[in-house]
Parts: sequence; structure tokens; C-alpha cells
Amino acid sequence: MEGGGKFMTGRQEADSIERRSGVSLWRQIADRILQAIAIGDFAENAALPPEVALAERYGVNRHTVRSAISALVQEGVLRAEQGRGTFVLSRKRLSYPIGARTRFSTGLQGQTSERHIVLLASSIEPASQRVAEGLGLARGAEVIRLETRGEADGRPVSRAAGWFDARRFTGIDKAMAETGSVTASLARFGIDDYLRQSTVLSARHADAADLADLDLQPGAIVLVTVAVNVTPDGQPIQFSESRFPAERVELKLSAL
Amino acid sequence: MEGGGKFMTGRQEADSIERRSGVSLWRQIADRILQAIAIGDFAENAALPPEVALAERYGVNRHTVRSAISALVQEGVLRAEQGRGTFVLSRKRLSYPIGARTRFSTGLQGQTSERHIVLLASSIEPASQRVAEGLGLARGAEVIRLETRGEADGRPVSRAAGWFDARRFTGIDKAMAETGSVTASLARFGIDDYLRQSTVLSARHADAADLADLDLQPGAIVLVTVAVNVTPDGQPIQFSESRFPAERVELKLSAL
DNA sequence: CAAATTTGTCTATTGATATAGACAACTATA
DNA sequence: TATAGTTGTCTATATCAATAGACAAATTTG
Repeated sequence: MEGGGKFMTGRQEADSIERRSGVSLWRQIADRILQAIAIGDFAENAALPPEVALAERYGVNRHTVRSAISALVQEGVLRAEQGRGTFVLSRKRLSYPIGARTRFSTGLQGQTSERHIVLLASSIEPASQRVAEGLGLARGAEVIRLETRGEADGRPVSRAAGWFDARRFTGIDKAMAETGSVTASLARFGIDDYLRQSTVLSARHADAADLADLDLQPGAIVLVTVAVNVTPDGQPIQFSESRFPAERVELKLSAL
Repeated sequence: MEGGGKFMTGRQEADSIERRSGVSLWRQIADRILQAIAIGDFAENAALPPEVALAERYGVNRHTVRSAISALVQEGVLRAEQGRGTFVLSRKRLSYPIGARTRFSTGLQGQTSERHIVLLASSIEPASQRVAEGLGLARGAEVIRLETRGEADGRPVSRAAGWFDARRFTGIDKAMAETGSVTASLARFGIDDYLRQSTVLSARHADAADLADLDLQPGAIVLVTVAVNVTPDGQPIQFSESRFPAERVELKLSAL
């Protein structure tokens, strides 16, 4: 029973693996295992099926499965013990909420014991076309750019660039460095509340910058959001582009 | 340093390519070209830079670039003409809106000249755990499952499975086959309006089923949404899982 | 027409990917 | 303690991926 099971269950399952696809088999199998963990097929701390069983299941050689497992061990997802088995270390994906009032820290409450934003860099630059459009400024107007990384339990879960009107938000880089919070920084400028006006979402393979920023292994997938935050009366205050590692994060879109 | 140019522009650019990553260079370059087209770097009908220029730009051999181009020609994204150049065929990605009132047809108005939903299959089955949770039914309760494909201008842009309470929506499969519209089908059961209660979003490599369903090439990425639609008073009516080809579709999250 | 530019094809070589088989090392258990 | 089950290591072979160079074929330009 290879492909016949597709309609049998309520879940998309590992029917097969694509050869000569430009994606190596071990990478595809590593992705499958990651996904299986994410949807709860392999419980945390539980043993994976033995290598020979996985090899049969995916229709490849045992050594190919070993390459996949070896990559996941490198990533800290699995732990292999000779004679015993291979065990799942990492938890399910974080569920990052996106809605009218998207906030980093509050959204992950309950899922992680610790979370924070690190300001990596800031700069002043002329607004590019899309930034200018998003913020309702003239192209080339001065904007402040903040580069940040979100971390939860010590692991990177997001990497964002945010742009603000440099005139209105002079010094927001310092505020951000001190508070570690966009919400708190904006409060210093009299912004008590802000809303997510629009979010555009896409996905792609991680490039070199993503790999470094998010501590990913080559071949990983990133979710990309491009968003505009506005004041309650509709004035644009922030344009942002965020990247999330798809293997560690899912986005939960909440009405509101 | 490698990524020195990273802070120079407002755009994530092609700093480099990852070797021995499990993803072949030609596939990575094909992804880059797709992305460049999607964000408008290469205009429609315009010529791509010559192969030698691309090879230099990405730091690979010309033949590797040719492999990437050849894959994109297969996918119908590019057209190569000997002696002239290689040209961009496909348009930008469709922007598929997701919000409180997500509807297939209305959402794509203006972006495509033609769009419709095809009912591929339907069945009655016991509710799996997650379907039951989503619909607020007991696990194992009978549900109707509709398998559909969304097409715009003749190209697949979505592939969805939708589940409905079999008791309440007996015959919705026929309604769907006749009307080709979820909204119209639900109207027959007295549902004039419905809202998107929750959407969970993730991304992964396309598996064999995705490749067949969405007419993709191996190595492609799919966006996956899992959603629950409810009546205005909060009663769950539909649980769905949809897959979108990331190279052809982006999701636009609209407030409310 | 001639030259320059660009894509297409061919041969050859190297390294990564995948398969195959055998056996060692370690663990749990009967 | 013996046995079965599991991960770890090794050798060998075949195929795919990537590089390198040369030249043909088609198109555009001077």
C-alpha cells in the first residue's frame, strides 16, 4: 500500500520521496522527520523507529536515513544512542500568533519559559520604494532601520527588520536597545496602542543570511511576513519584514 | 566578510549559495530567480541577464546556471531562445487574501481573468482527532470530506481538503459539484455568512501528492493553512487544510 | 557580410549523493 | 550469559551534481 492511503486518514502522509529533484534524499527525509515530530507523530523523548524500519518506510538505503538523522542530531533535534535507539529531543513547533494586535512577548506566553528580543543593529537610511509605500512617506525619506532577533528558550525564532519614520521616531533605536520591546519603545513616543494593518506572507528556502541569523542548517525553509503597523486612527508607524524558521515556528492567524 | 552588502539595501539579496547543503546549487539558483521575478527584479517579458553573467553573480559555473534555467523552462516560468536570450514568462505571484471572510473567487478578482474551484473527490469518513476538535464533534463522528483544487488562469493555485459535519450538511458534496463554490453550497443549508475563526500557517517542501495536485516540480515549497470557519454566532461549520504553491501564491492577511 | 553576443551541445574530470553488504560496539532482555 | 536488536564504522560501486573548456548554432548589431 503505497499511495492508496491518501484518502484513508485525515493527514497528509509520507507517501514517497522525490529523486533527482535537486533536493537530496537525506534532506527530504530529515524534513519528513521534522514534520512528523511537529505534528506529534513522534512524541517527545520517544524513540524513533529503528533505522532499518525508517529506510524501508521511505524506500531508501539505511545509510541515507543515517545521513538524515545525523543532520538532525547536528541541529539538536534528535539524540542517537548506540545500542538503544534514536530519541526525539525537541518539542513541537512554537505557534506564533498574528492578529490585529501582534506582540512578540505576549504571544508566546505559556509556550516557552523565556523569550526576548535582541537588537542586533540599527541604522538610518533613505526609504526604499516599498518601505516608503508602506509608511506613506516619499521615496528616499529618512527612516530608522532596526534589526532584531527574537529568541525563545535560547533558540532563535524570528529575525526581523523594522523601519520607522526617522523624523517622528528619533531615538527609537536607543529605546529599543534599553527596553528590548517594540511596544515599550513606541510608548515613549506616545503610541499606546497600534494595530496590524496588513500582512503579506510567503515562504522560500533559507538563504545564507537566514542560516546565520536563525541558526539553521542549509536547505531549511523560512516563512516571511511583510507587515505594516498603524495607530488606531490608521497612521502608519512601522514597516517590517520578518523571517521565521518553518521547522520551529508556525503562524497562528487570529481574528480580532 | 561575506554578507557585507547586507545592510546596504532594503532588500534581502543573493549574497551567496550554500554548498553541500542537501539542496543542489541549481535548485537554489532556480529559487533565487523565482524570487527575483516575484519581487519584480526581472520584469515580465524582459530578458534575464546572460548565462555567463548569472554564473558570475551567483559564483557558480555556467552549466549550473543552465540547469537552473532548464528547470524553470520546464516549469513554464522562462523561455530560452538560442542567440537571443532567456525571457520571463510568468507573472508575479498571486496574492491570496485571508481574513475573517475568506472567499476563493472574490479574493482573486482583478488579479486573474478566470478562476474556479474543481471538486476532485468526496467521501464520508469518521472524524480524526484534529477534525473532531476543529468542528466540535466527537472523535469518529461522521464527516463529509471534500477534496478541491483552485485554479486561476488554468494554473493550480490551491489544493484543499474540507470537512463538514455529515449530519448537518448531508449532500453538500453534490451542491459543491453543481455550484463549484463553498459559499453557494453553504447557502443551500441556510448559511448566509461565515467567518474564519482560526488559521494556522506553516511551510514545508512539497511531497509527492503536492507535486501531482499542484503541478509542481520536485523541490518546490508549499504553504499550508489549517483553518476553521464558523457561523457569525461561533458555530463551527468547516475544518480545512489547504496547500498553496509558494512560488505562485503569497497570502495576504487582512485585518478583521 | 562580418563581428559580437547569446544559447545549445559535447567531452572530460572531480566531488557529493545513494546503494549494498559486512561486521563491530553497545544495550536490553530472556 | 547468551541472544536479539540497535547504532556505528568500514569498504566498494554507481549515479548525480558541479566544474572546466571548446565549439556549434542562432540572433543581433555595426
